[in-house]
Amino acid sequence: MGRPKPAPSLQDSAVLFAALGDPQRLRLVVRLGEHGPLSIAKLVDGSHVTRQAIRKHLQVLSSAGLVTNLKQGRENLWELSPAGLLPAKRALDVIEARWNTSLQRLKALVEDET
Amino acid sequence: MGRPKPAPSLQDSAVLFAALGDPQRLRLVVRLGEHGPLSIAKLVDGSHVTRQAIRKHLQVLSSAGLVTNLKQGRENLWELSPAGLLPAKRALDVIEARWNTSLQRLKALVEDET
DNA sequence: CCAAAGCGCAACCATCTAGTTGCCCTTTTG
DNA sequence: CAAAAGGGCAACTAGATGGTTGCGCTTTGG
Repeated sequence: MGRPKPAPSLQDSAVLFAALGDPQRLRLVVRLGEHGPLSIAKLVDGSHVTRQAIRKHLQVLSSAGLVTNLKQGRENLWELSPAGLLPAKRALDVIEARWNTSLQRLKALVEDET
Repeated sequence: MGRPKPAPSLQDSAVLFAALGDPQRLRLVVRLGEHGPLSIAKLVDGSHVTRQAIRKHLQVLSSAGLVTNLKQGRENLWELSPAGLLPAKRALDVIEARWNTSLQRLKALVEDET
């Protein structure tokens, strides 16, 4: 247990955010979140793009660690990966933490000059 | 007070995430967070790209509502906008909420079959 | 068994985008 | 005042990206 923790670099976070930075993919994430594991076919109707387009988006989401797939016979079910958005949230927290620190420095400065 | 609230659609979130979805921009955000308001010139050294590249990235970040700029004489200072990452965090929360709901449904199902 | 459902792979296309260079304008400063 | 600092605007380029079509493979079901 307690493996060292890869300490997610900004690069990784960028990949994550980039994956979320497309309306189509965002829609896929939402749909998968709401209606559980879905096959590509199911995802296609309800979306006005091709099966291949959907597939590519799923690949991107998969590379970002946001979804996983499970082949079942002729179907390939996709679902949100359990760890999911946590890395993204953590990245935002890290950035925001430094942010707030600097804002406090600024505030302190201002109040100092009163 | 209490303006209706535009209810940020997925589209808006996509723009936000897309803005964060680039390593260079992410670095800019971090630097601005750590070292307060900075001019483009300051941002340029410390980054191995052109002034114009930096400028474009700042435009993107600005369009996403992540940074604001303040012209001061011949300098143009950029800083993280106070509201900042909040919309992004909220978007993640919204998505994750539905996610967890579906995970609970799943869990309930599994436990039901025990 | 064979047609249809469900996908994967590959090639291709148009557009977006990150980055560059060149030019010119304004503000500071020696 | 003239040089230098800081930066905006425009045009351009190479590569990434979202999307498509075509083909062939496996699994399912009547």
